[in-house]
Amino acid sequence: MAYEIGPVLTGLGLEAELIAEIEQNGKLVKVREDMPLISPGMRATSFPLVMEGTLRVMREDAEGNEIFLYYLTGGDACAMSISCCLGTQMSQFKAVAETDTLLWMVPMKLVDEWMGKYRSFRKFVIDSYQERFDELMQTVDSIAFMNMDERLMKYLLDKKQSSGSYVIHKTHEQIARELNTSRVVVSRLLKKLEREEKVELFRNRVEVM
DNA sequence: ACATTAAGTGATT
DNA sequence: AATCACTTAATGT
Repeated sequence: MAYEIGPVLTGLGLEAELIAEIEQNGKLVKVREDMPLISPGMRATSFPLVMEGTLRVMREDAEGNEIFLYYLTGGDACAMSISCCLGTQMSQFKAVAETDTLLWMVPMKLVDEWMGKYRSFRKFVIDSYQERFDELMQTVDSIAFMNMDERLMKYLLDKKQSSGSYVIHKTHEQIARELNTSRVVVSRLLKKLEREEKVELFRNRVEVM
């Protein structure tokens, strides 16, 4: 029957009354691994709260080139989606399920309402926005100031952190796409990281030491 | 056994 | 760091 959102939302500093409202007005959505949640040009109508699993958020151009921005995991909200709905903005992002994911979707209209009604919710949204913004700036820095080998390492560590596992199930080709570089470059740099004993390489799999 | 996909590498720009 | 060209290794049919 009803999915229990309590365990995930507890500890975020939201009052019980608000959690009850979220529980009452939202609905559970399952997104299968590799299925997109939103793409550039679409309009977000619901505010997504990640319950389980992780979402990969990236930027994508018209030719389908993409670049990884950050992950959203349990308890995270994509505050960026608010500007995309309450404003006139279309989505500037693409979000894809990195693993099978459970989301609690709340109508944007209520999000607007709750921001006025609950201090805790306003803080939650602003904090969440701040966190995404910080991660975004980190990514900007990595692209602007870091060499590809440092970016690769950052990518691997981000992935390790979000998944809670040092085993990364991706091909060099997939990693290259997310960093917007070529497979050959990724293979070479991974090989170098392996010689430095920072990773171990297998087919379809990279293990971070 | 053969085809396909993933990964490794030298050479060139 | 990107691209080409080629090799080797692993996996699917």
